[in-house]
Amino acid sequence: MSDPYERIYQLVRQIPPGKVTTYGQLGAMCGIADPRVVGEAMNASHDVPWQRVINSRGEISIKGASGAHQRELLEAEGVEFDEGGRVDLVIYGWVPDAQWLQANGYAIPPALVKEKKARSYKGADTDSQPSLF
DNA sequence: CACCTGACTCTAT
DNA sequence: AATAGAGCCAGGT
Repeated sequence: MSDPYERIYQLVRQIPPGKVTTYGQLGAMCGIADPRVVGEAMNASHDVPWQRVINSRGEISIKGASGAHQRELLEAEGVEFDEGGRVDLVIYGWVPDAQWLQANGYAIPPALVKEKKARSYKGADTDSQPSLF
């Protein structure tokens, strides 16, 4: 699998319904430094659950109608948005299986949890976040 | 080949 | 909380 995009797609397919991850984390696991590239990969694909990829603040990054569509798809999977249109990554953030990642040649994200407190969720207890490792 | 654009993210105001 | 700037890199023009 030399095509970098294909590596991203393979990873995105691992995200279960009702869960989300971020461009940055996806890139980190694939060894792609620029999250923008991941965004572009999503933009180019039509056969992966692209709706489960959002930005590090838990918001949908797509502007326009497609963004609204993405939210609908996620809500249909049970993902909830707050008043600010944000998803609580602590609750809905996908925690990839470390063994699977390693077995498939992906890097282990140094801090999955960093996205967690990334941007405040009122009431979120940052001391009891699930750790990836 | 040069330049622009962006489904990004951090840090610093 | 909102805004700005830098870093980032593949694609399109």
